[in-house]
Amino acid sequence: MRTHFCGALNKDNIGQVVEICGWVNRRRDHGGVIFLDVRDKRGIAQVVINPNNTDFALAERIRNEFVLKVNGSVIARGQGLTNPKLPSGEIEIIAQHLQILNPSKPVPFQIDAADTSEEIRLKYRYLDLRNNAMQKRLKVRSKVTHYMRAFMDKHDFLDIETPFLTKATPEGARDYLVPSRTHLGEFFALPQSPQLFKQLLMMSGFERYYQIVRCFRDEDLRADRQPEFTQLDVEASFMNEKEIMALMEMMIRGLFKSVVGVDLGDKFPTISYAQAMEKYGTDCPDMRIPLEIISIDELLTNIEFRVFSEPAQNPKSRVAAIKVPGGAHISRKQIDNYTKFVGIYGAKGLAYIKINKDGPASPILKFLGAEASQNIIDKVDAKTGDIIFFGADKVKIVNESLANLREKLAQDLDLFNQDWAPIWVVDFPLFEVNNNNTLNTIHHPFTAPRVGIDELEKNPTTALSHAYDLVINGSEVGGGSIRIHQADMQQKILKLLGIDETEAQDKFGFLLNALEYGCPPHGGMAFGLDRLVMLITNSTSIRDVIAFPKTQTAACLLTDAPTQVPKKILRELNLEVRLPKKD
RNA sequence: GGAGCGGUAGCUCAGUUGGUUAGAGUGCCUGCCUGUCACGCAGGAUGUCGCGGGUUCGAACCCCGUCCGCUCCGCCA
Repeated sequence: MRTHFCGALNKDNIGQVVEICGWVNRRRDHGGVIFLDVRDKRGIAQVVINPNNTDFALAERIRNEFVLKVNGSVIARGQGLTNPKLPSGEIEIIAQHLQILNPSKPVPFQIDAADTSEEIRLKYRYLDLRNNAMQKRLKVRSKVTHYMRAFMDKHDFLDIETPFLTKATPEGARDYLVPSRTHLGEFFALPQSPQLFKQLLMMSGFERYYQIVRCFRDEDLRADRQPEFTQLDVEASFMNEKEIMALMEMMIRGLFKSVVGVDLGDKFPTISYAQAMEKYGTDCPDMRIPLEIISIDELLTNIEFRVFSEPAQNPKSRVAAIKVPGGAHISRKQIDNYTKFVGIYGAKGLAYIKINKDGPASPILKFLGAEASQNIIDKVDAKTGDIIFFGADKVKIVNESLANLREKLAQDLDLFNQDWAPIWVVDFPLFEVNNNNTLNTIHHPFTAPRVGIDELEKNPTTALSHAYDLVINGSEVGGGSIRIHQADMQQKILKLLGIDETEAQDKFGFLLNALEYGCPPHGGMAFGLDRLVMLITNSTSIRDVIAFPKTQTAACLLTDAPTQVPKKILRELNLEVRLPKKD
């Protein structure tokens, strides 16, 4: 149907007779001569229709987004007529023959407009996807998945599909449910991840498995969270933590090099979970930011100022500081904004000390006293022109507010000192303690502890796990662990989680049974494909790297899903819809 | 469940202290135009001011409720 792509035409094609197909990006009708910018997946070329053309009358009817086939010869543009903004700007096509393959109604928004609201873009997603930025991002996504498949295949991993219609899991995120017609009153769940299936594949002896697979979690959405998202899911037998991490690191490094030409360096640094929480207040620190959180509890246990001394004395609380070099110029108004900002995370205030030329200045100086103030300034090594921010509260509140403040300060003051900063986070605790004193796994219930059963029994809360996360620029792009491969250990973990033997058999019986038939040591990792592509394409929203995403209320503006279904279909499933009463 | 921001022409937005006929740019339509590339010039058409109530002589504007979009908290093993 065509001989060339619009966007691929250049000086080399001068003199050739070509046939192109595409959409009218813009028309410029001069009455005598008509210019059409014709767009295909490769780009744009200018088509010229002269008044003596037999199809001139046809050309006058052409509007934006009409689909055309154009026959013509490629000529060099005259002097002063070139367009440096277009890769094809040195040439144009003198049309000989025009064909309208399909007209178009006036489109609701200009395809190349950058300011169309997201609501309109999502409603007409098929038009929005014609936009060059969206085309580019989805091309990157395709390149990423292609690289992953090639890498995994090269390293002897088998692509094996796992079920979408599967068993509801008691823990973790809310499941999406699918009613069963053949088992009335019973439901499938869509997988939150293929975790147990990939472990079973290890027990089946495949040794190396991967899958680029959709996962489903019925939780509230965020700028980087969709209810259905894609993972590169990986599992291997007879590989230890170090070996898996090294292989996955090789893949990520090669992927960045191959897809965007970025060199991530030879060896990613590693930080322990405890260190990450101490220095950055989060388990996914953005290492591009040269700011650290510094604990100052021990300087403040004996002062009068109870806002600081009480949390300093309480082991469940923390007093910590962030020093911002050169930050003393931050205005009172801006500090008020930051105070409001940390309030989101539960902080009751945001104390600060500015180091001015004439000495420290702060509303809390008189409460701290000269000695404590100086101790703090010495400890964080503050110089004239710096500002120190403080957090003093429960550990969780201090960590979350200062971690987020650190990132906000970096954005506002442009403190990033490198483009890419990958880091492995390791030595995660196995459990976290809930408010009601029950235990929750930090990774998932199948993660192997670093201790034996007896030690685990004695001190479950201090046990570390064989889990590891890969964080790039503060974004958790992947995580994994060595799994439990002994039935008794698996049973012990479930028990510690408050799942008794009956329930364990009911929910995980198939896994517990399988573990008893010669399960190899195994482990793996999963990467969030969407977040990885977000990073690589520098996108601020996960919706920008998904062709047909959901809105914040988990709806599709294009198809209008979800919708009610006919009563007849519900009857077949023996389901009845009861909406909450409204008063 | 909660906090914040937004919803006015096809699109992007303005709209003063509540005041009589709701605007701009762009797109669309018509006419003119042979070198533009966000073409230009002239003219024209286009409104459920998200929706429902209330206050008022009078509401795009104030109040209450509700829906939708975005960001965040909770939630996301």
